[in-house]
Parts: sequence; structure tokens; C-alpha cells
Amino acid sequence: MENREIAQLLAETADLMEIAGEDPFRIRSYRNGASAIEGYPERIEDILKDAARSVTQIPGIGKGLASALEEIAQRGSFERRDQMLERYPPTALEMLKIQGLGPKSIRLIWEHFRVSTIDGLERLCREQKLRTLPRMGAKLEEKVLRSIAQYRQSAGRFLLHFAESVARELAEYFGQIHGVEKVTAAGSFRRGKETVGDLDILITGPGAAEALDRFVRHPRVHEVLGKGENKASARMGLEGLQVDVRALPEESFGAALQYFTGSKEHNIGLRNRALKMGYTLSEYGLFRLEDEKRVAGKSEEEIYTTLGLEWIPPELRENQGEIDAAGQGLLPCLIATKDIRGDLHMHTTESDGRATLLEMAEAARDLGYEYIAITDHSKALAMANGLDETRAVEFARQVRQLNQDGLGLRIFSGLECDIRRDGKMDLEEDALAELDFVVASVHGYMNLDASEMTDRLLAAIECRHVKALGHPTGRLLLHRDGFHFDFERVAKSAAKRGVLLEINASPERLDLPPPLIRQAQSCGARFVISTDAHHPKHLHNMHFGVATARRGWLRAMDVINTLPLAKFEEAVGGTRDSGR
DNA sequence: GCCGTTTTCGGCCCGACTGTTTTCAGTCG
Repeated sequence: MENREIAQLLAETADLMEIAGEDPFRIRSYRNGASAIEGYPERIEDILKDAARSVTQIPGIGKGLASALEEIAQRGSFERRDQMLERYPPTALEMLKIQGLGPKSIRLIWEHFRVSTIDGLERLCREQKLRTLPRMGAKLEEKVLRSIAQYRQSAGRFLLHFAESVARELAEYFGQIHGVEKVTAAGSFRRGKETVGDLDILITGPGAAEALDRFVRHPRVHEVLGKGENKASARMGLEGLQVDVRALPEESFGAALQYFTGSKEHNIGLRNRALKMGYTLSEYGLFRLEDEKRVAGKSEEEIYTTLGLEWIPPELRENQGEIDAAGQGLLPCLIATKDIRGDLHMHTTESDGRATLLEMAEAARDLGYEYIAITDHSKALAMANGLDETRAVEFARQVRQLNQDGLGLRIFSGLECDIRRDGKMDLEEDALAELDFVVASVHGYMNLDASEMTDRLLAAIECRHVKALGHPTGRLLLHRDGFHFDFERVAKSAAKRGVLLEINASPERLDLPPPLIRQAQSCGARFVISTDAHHPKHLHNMHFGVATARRGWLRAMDVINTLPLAKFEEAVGGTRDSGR
């Protein structure tokens, strides 16, 4: 079993224990253990097999969890989890995702009505029965119904980084099969879309048929939805992501890759263009209408070129003007991950990060970055142990001190400063003035009406120490929509004031959304792509942010952290110890 | 349940909001 799956067993047990009303500190230990395992660089199963080692060496894992891990490795579950599942049905876990309901309410609903499903919950609200429980009323029923609707909308979709982990696993698996030549993931995954509904994998080579056989026998395949000569379809893992694997002949690989990459709208646009030029385009190739002769299909480039187009990067294929642009040779030269020279939003153990300042800096240096900014939370985020003025200034001194130690990259002192409800910064100006790179972010009061939120963000941008607006819409993918505000006004103001708009590369956020990136770029705004890392491994999420920027048509020159160190310093202006 | 120890216990992030109450429990971050 993979670490991620083990972590999930612990985390869901913690959730059930919370519903059962058990000791909160014990619950937290399970959660801590889960997150320690999820982020652990080695496979837990390998450590368990090694008699010379012990999982208790992992911080957060003690005797109790160690024996649970042993049990999981042996039989896929452990005693406390089984006990919990006897008391509460596993569907109760799903109810935790409904906003407005927590463990206490779920328990109460279960005990009173024996309801533990979303459908049952919806019925309770519609029949106005929820309000008969203590401390529940009509407003809550409304809120729950709204939340159920949103939940259903996002159900069955998966975050991009999850799809990537499955795609990688399968690429490796298929790559070991003799005679398999190309293995490529297509679909919305290849387009870098923030969430994907299913994963399409294309395979060529004489071993492709064998690959289909092996796919349906993959240990993590739970349900085979169908298998034929050319295609197999199955659900994978606990999460149930649907994966379609297609075996293709070499001569139509490009056509199939083009077709299955989509989007549907892009393909319709492309097929119309083909028809006007006397061709017909399908997943089997590009054919001349008059004699049905295949004129292209082996590669995507061949197809686009024959249609008089530059090859269009998958991220642009949404029928948002990319076909015309490609026809005129006006496609932007999109930013690439290798263009990124620094990461300007990350956390350390000083607030809610999981690694120390030094560990984060070394991890960033190992990625080849020239510079980073350390941006821990400010005091408004008490739960994250946010910094007040005194701590912020003192920590900034420590951060800058590290530069003297010859680490091999430049470290800027920074802060992710909360934007208070009234638009004022969470810390006093003189403290902010001590910092090199202040990211201003909204973390609370997200339900303001649009005009109040717009004023709040505009006020934040006015603060002369703010260099960037962090995760500008506040959205959490599959979980929460962004807050309401006049984006155009904010983008224009940011452009005017030289405040960067952050493209947050965290797979849960990918904020800004690509259409807003394009809009902001047309307003003259500039951008910074940052990971918001809370752990060294999160620094590797940069490519998700880059993919999002590409979907927003950005070039390297639009993004400030593509600049070499000296130019970057010049661009953000007056960092505290420049020249020293 | 973990951790650290002045080591076998005691502490473990908590403030603010919401909707329900009529003084606060539950949720959220």
C-alpha cells in the first residue's frame, strides 16, 4: 500500500473518532500521523519490512500508531478503524464535506434519524426536519442545501495533482512492459486543467495489447468498466478515478492524441477549419475529402501544420482564440517551468509550515533556484501561529542572516500578511517596512458583498509595502468558490501600483483561474507564480502554477520570478539588504 | 496518541463568527 493510502486510512479514522466524540488530542495525533506519513519520502511498507528500522523514528509516529501501521500492512485495516466503522457507516465521512455540518451535528443526525448519506440529509432539509434538532434552524437547512448542490457539482472530479500521480504510476507500470513504445496521458490532464473528470492514456507499440491486459489486473484497479481489443476502462484506487487506456497504431497516434486531448470545443473548431480546407479530421487521422487519402496523423505537428497552423500547446486548446492566433503565427511563446528562478511564497515552522527555514532554503536551492522569499503568516491567523510585529522583524533578521552563510541562493525576508476586514494590513507599517517581500492575502471574512470586498482588496493594494496579492480569489478547488469582487478594478489597480498578482501553484488552489489571468494581463498586470509551500515537497508544485499560467496565455516576461536575481531585485525595488 | 522531560505525567494552537439561543455550542480556519 502506498503512503498516501495509509495516510488516508488514518485520517478517515480520525474523522470517525471525531464523530464519535473521542478525545480531541488523540484525534489530532492520528491526523498528525497521517500527514507525517503522506509527506514521508520513503515507503512506509519498506521501513516496516526492514527489521533494523522502526517507523517510530518518523516524528508523529509513536508506539500506538506503529502497531496500527503494522496491522494495515498485514490486512489493510486496523482495529480502531474497524470499531469505528461498526458504529458509524462510512458514508458519514462524506457528510463532513458539507459546510455547516461538523462531527457533532453528523453524530446527532445519525442518532436521531439514522441518516448518514448526502441524499438522506437533503431530504431532512427539504422536509424541514433538521430544524427539529437542538441548535439547528431554517438558516442551517438552507446553508446545507446550498452546500449539497455545490458538493454534487464537484463530485466525480479530481485535482490535477492527483491525476498526475496516477498518470505517473501507470506510465511507469506500462513502461516496463516489453514492446510498449509511447505512453502518453491526454485529456484535460494534458491541458493542465485544474480538475479532471477522468484520465485518458494512449499507448503505442506491439506491446500495447499486453498493456491493456495488464492494466485491468493492476493491483489498484477496483472495478473494470470494460475491456476490448483497443480500449480498457477501469476505476482506480479508493478514490475511484476512471482511467481509459487506449492501444493505438503508430500511424494514427498523433491524430488520437490530438482528438483525446480536446477540448471538445477546440476540436470542433479544428474540424470546421479542416472541412473548409477540403479535409476531414478524426481520431484516425486527417483525410482529404475528395479521395479519402490520409494526409496526416502520425504526429500532432503534422496535423496542425497541414491545416496551416502552428502547433498549439495543449493548455491553449479551449477554443478561446488559439486557432486564429495559430493561423496568423501569433501564438504567445508560453512560459515553461524551466524559466522559473525563484519561489516567493512559502512557510516554515515559524508559523504553520512543517519544515524549518534552513530545510526550506536548502530544498529550494536543490531545485536550482536563485532566490526565494520566506513568507510566514501574520498574527491574524492565530491557528497558524502567525507572527506579530516583534516576531516578524526578528524572524526577518534571521532569514536575512542565512544569506551570510553561503547557502548558494538568495533569501528574501517576507510575510504573508493578512488583509483585515477593513482592508488594513494585519501588521503595522514600520514592521512591514523591515521586510523584503510582503504578500497580502485574505484568509477570513470571505463572505463580504462584492463592493465591500473590492474596496478591501483595493485598500490592500494601496499599502506601499505590499509586493503581491496572494491567492487573489480565495477559491479552494472542489470545495469553495472564490469570493465576490470586481476583479477588473482590482487587476487594473494592481497593474497601476506595480503590485503583482500571485498565481498560487498549490494544487488545491491554482488561483488565479486562467480566464482571470488573461483578463489581468490585458489590464497590464504582472504576475508571480509561487507554491505557497508548507513542506519542502510542496516546492515541486511549481509546474502546476506554470500550467495554470500557460492556460492564461502568459509568457515568461509576464512573470516576475523568471527574472535573474539582479533584475528581480531591481523590479521589486528596494529590498532591505540589497548591495550589502 | 505523541512528545519531552525538571522522564512515566501533563500539555497538546485558539480566536471569531454564526445561528441558535437568551448565554453559548458548534464550526471554521
